[in-house]
Amino acid sequence: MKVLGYDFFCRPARLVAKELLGKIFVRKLRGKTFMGRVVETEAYLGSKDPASHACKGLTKRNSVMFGKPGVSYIYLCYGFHYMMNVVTEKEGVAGAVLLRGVEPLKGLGNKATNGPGKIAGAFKLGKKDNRLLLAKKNGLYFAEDGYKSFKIVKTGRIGIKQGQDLPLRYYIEGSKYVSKLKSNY
DNA sequence: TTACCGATCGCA
DNA sequence: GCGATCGGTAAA
Repeated sequence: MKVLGYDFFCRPARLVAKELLGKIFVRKLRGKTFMGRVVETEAYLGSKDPASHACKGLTKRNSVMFGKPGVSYIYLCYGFHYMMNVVTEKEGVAGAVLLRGVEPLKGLGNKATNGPGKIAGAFKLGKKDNRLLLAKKNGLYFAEDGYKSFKIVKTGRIGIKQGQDLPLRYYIEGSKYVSKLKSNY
């Protein structure tokens, strides 16, 4: 399996969000390996995107979104849930892709992974994992295994109050592991 | 230093 | 439908 690196993430967020579908998210921690197939993502942009943390310019929290692509951006939301993002775009341009749904492949038992908070929980991601370069040596990365027999659906984003109309959410049609939030699409 | 509130989830 | 509960951010 080929590990996705700098070149993959150094592109527009919407493109990375779309192409990350079907890829494998790998996390190694204390000898255990967690793996899941990405089935749902959302892109977050910079100043143009009212829902993005980066829309109001650079701050301490979102500075990683302006940094090097292929780095994790994990933060606590609502005081309970961590969200796993990957930084995209070249250095200096804000952009990230949020992982919203994953199909369990290995090491996840019966844990639900159909939602951003659940994914972080199942993969044991926390603030320690923020700003980590996604690479094999860090035990946190995405890999490509040639899986591509699926249909991609593009819709407005969900779970946010600003910029919902922007069609930046992508998911694999028919997957059981796409997140289900309120009146879904 | 304080007040506000959010890219959520699970239970009623 | 609602409450849980934390940390970043802006205002004072």
